[in-house]
Amino acid sequence: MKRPKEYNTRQSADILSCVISCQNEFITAGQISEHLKNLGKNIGLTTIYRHLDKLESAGKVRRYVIDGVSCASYQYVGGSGEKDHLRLKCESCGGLFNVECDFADELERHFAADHRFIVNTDKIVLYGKCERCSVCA
Amino acid sequence: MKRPKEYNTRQSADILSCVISCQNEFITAGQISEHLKNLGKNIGLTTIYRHLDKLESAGKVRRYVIDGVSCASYQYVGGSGEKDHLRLKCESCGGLFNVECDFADELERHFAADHRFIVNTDKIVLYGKCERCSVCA
DNA sequence: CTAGTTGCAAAGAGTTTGCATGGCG
DNA sequence: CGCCATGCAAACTCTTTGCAACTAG
Repeated sequence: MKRPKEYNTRQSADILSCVISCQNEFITAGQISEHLKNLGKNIGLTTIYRHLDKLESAGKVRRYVIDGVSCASYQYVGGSGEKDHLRLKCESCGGLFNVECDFADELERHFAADHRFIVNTDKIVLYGKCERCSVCA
Repeated sequence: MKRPKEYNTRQSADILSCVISCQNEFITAGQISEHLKNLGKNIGLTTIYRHLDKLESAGKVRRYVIDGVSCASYQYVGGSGEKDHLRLKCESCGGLFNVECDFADELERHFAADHRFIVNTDKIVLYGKCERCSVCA
């Protein structure tokens, strides 16, 4: 139950600032690698994956497996107390949108009351068609 | 736009009856392979994937990418007109439950009205904690 | 016969692990 | 210095593709 102390390294700082700068975006390990490469900072993919795991355990980052995206997407959500977002994924254009919405609370209540299931609203991803795509369809 | 005619083969029949027999269950390509192997019917994984693709295009099967399951899950949903189900995935026990619920309609209305997003209710998967796990927690 | 089907082998894509080296504290 | 961190290469898992042999109609 004891956790090993962690060192502050160039890599851990770079990775953290990268995910923070992409807040409200979804980013993959590979994209982080490229972002950093563009800044002249080459960090091994292995290291990125390992730090994302740690950040996820620490609750600073969330990991999503999204249909239609071949690899895992990560999102920085700050340390805590972040306002819940719902994620909407457009199946036509591939866009991924965050919406803040009180409906999440309603949804949570419904499933708790009627289905005895405690929904983790942090992880909700809904699929469908965004405004632009439904107009052009 | 023309579709090639399809042959009826032993494999296509076996795969279809396998997914039908697992109705209301989620099953992976590998599991189908094992099920069939237990029946003395060895079918190449490649073939299974190809038929699942066809069945999905035909609307007979749905494909889900579920967090915590390393590979795609499939579910038979019949030809058409199936009642929508919501899927609830328990993050504690790993259980995956189908619930029939009118809340899906409400959800669809809300996002259409307030967010101009047409939710595909067929694909909803909610994560959280099932009754048993929240009691024992 | 002809065109769709099968399944092995191999390629791919994303992620994880092993291990020797590097660097924080 | 001890121990964690790093990153390359290799292993792994799931899925797709290439291709020659096969078979339903």
